[in-house]
Amino acid sequence: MFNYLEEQITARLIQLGWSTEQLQFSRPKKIENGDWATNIAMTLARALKRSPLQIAEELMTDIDLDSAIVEKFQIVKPGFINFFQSADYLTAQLKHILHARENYGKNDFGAGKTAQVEFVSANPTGPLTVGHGRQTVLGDTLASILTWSGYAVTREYYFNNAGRQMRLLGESLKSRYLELQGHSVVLPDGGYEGTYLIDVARNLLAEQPDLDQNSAVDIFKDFAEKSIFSIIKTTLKRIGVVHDVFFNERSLYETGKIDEVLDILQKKGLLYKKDGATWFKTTELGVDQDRVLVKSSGEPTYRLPDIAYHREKIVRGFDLVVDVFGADHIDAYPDVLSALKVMGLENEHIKVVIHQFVTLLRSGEVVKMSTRKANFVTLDELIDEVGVDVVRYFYIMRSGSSHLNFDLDLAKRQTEENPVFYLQYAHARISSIFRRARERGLEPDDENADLTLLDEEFTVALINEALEFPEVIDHCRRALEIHHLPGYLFSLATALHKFYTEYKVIDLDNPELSRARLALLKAIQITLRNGLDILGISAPDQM
RNA sequence: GCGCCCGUAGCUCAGCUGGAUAGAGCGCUUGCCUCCGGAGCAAGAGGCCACAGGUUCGAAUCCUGUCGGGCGUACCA
Repeated sequence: MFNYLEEQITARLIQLGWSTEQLQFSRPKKIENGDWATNIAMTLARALKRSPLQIAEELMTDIDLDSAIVEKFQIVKPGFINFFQSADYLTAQLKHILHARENYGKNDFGAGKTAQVEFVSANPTGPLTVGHGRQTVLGDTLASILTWSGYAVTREYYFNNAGRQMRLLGESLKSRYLELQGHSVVLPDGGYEGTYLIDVARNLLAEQPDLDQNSAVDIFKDFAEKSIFSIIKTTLKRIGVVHDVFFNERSLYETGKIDEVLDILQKKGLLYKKDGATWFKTTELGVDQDRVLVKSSGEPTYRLPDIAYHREKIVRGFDLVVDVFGADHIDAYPDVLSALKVMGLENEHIKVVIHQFVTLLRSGEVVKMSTRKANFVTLDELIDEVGVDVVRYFYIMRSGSSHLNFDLDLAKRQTEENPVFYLQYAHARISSIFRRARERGLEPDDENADLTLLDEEFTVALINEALEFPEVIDHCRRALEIHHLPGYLFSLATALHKFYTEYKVIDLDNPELSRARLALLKAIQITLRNGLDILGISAPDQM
């Protein structure tokens, strides 16, 4: 309907010689204001120097709208033009849902295009924490939205298994290992204190009992990396996340990509040496201070491989690149993007999604988390407590740009009244009605149901709610924000529950109406299930 | 100091590119199960949308400033 109105009104505007630039439609909040509305008469008022009402009148005279789609329109006080959809349109759309089934809500915006979503990207120094969880679910769901928008999506995990932190990890493991052998040792300064390393050390001791004080740190480092990565991957799998590519930073060195970046920047005259380090003249790119790319020790800072990695993303030819970062990366990505730009690379298709941190509350108090200090709560522990469905929903129900208060006690205690169960209950309730209908000999028959019978108030409201699903998907894709989807599903469930309390679906005295309502419920269930599917939350038939 | 995010009901938060009487959940008060699952529905109380200016037909939304809170501002990642 939206597309149709846009076409028709645009044509009429052109006919009158008026600008189409500001044409937009919205769904009015109040049902008495119709199904779609435009404010074009008001936005044109200034340029045309006429009153909005006059403009609306002239615009809408002699316009010929298809009565199969638009039942009527109204011109209202300040200058809105409100459109009311026809009953035929409603039933046609309902049929569309029933036919589209598991594809309902998909669109072809990204058809033939590729997208890459980089998320999690935690280095293998410890198990994923509650903090990582937000990014994990955010990135995965975003990737699903892109898939539903037609893109061929690559989920990617970028990691670094070299450098100071990893060496520290190796040393920490070595201490734990020697400790198990009965030596009294102290953890290295700033080392990893987490008890998970004791388990890792135990495994290493079982596999290689002959290591000692003189064994190379690398042996421990490699074992730690392997073990911890296995822990991380198990957690990811558990929460329903599968990455297509694990990109090792080291490969950028091995293939000479790091040096290539340095060469290019050198030729552009953007590098200089100071105090034995190589500096990047970011001040010339509008940043307040220059940044170090290669430390005086010869080791690069994280910025250099980041630039090289993003250069690779461009070279690999993705049409859309989405980086999901925590707020602590806020300062790094402008440097990366501007570096790409000075290297002559197009970076408009790289979108950075920054999410704010998760504040973990335990007994009403803020828990400060640090992987090194080991006073963190792991994602696994959280899943143990409340389950995958609740965890996933909790992480994406809020906008990524606002801080998320994760109240552990509440999450554990409140499972009974959690919004997740509200959604799942709506789905299960429909399944239950289907079971009941079959018991009574009413076999759902979408094809032959007379959908024109569905004209009561709350029924129409429910159908309209379901019709918004594709718009919500589109909105999520445009904004790269997914919290609209759980919010939408919640109101869809509300409309369903309201419908349920208002009307009886199974009525053996009125099989025609029953069949129509069963078809409607089928469409609602399809919509709910598709939405939950995107969120990675199960849609149970009974609870 | 500078950069980014946030400030909306008692609490946690929605409010899409400016639109019509600012919404939801939780909590509180009160109704609704002889009937398809009450993990539900309905009603009520509760708001100077942090503050002050500006832009315009119209601002919670855009701009400027102020005040609060968070995260950065490393030769850590």
